[in-house]
Amino acid sequence: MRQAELIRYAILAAQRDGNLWFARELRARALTPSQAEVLRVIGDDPNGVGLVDLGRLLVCESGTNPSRLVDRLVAAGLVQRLHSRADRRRLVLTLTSAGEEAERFVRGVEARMYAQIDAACGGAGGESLVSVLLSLSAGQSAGSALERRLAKAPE
Amino acid sequence: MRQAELIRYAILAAQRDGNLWFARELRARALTPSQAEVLRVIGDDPNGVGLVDLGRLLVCESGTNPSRLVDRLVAAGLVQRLHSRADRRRLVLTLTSAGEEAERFVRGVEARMYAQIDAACGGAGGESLVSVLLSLSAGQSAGSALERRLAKAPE
DNA sequence: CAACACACTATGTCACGACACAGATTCCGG
DNA sequence: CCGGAATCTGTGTCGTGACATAGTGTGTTG
Repeated sequence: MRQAELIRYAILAAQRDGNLWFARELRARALTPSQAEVLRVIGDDPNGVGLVDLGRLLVCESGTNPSRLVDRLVAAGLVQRLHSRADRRRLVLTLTSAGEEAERFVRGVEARMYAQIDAACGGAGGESLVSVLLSLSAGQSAGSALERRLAKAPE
Repeated sequence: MRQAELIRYAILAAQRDGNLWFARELRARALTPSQAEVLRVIGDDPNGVGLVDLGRLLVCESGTNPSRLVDRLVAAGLVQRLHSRADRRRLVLTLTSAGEEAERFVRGVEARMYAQIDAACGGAGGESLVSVLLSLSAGQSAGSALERRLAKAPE
């Protein structure tokens, strides 16, 4: 198998197995990985975000807008959907107190995941790994979402 | 953003944008990335494979068995589903001639994708990238599927 | 102010992808 | 040989994830 093919499948395998682990950890609170990302993005912005803003910041979703993803979080009582007074087309999404509690749970699961990633990196090699991976998605849908996330939360 | 988190999202973004590109290229033949992987795995084994065998070799699917994935390829006339004479529980999946033609198309698209990956790697860094990524999925569902693929097609 | 381009959200459709379970067939211990 | 365990395929269900389109609200230009 040529190296590029191995890289392709290794990325796919790492993403899929990581997602499986994350999903199993989140199941205790009946959350999914995508829902967890939404909670984190909404929780990171104290002013609340609209659906298009949210879609532009989600790496897990390159489609138009995440209406239905948010629907389930609203139904679960974790997210509040308010119509903006200034622009009645816009929604403003904020976390409820149950949503803030769920976000803290997500942060805890993520911390365990990041410890595993640190261990796999073995201290070194992380920088070149990141630079190659970022160049693979640079300027594209998910890559741009990640760039916007980095611009909002630097360092 | 800490490095482990960046690695996590960079993997997700690379996988998603790569999959999007692949899906758009395959749309000309009404194929999806998962279907393309099935065609390649079946085509690589001249003896045909069963559903469980196929599932164990697919990186894109860690579930039980890919019945419905194969269903669509059979409906499209690309895969032939024969009941094994020796074990009537088992199926033997082989490509039809249209399936072989589709597999050649998939190979062509993959070749263009791998050229892009080679360019992004810039000649170096590929080996450490692969070793970190593989360690992230080692022994798990998708990682094991990839290991089995490598065992079948060495070098 | 009227018409029209534009922005934002919602929804219909299709194909995964994970989980659980059902039904058929083979294998194996006694 | 026989009955249960193991294996294999099929299916029901739910939540994405991508694409297309509809419908409502805004604002801009004449």
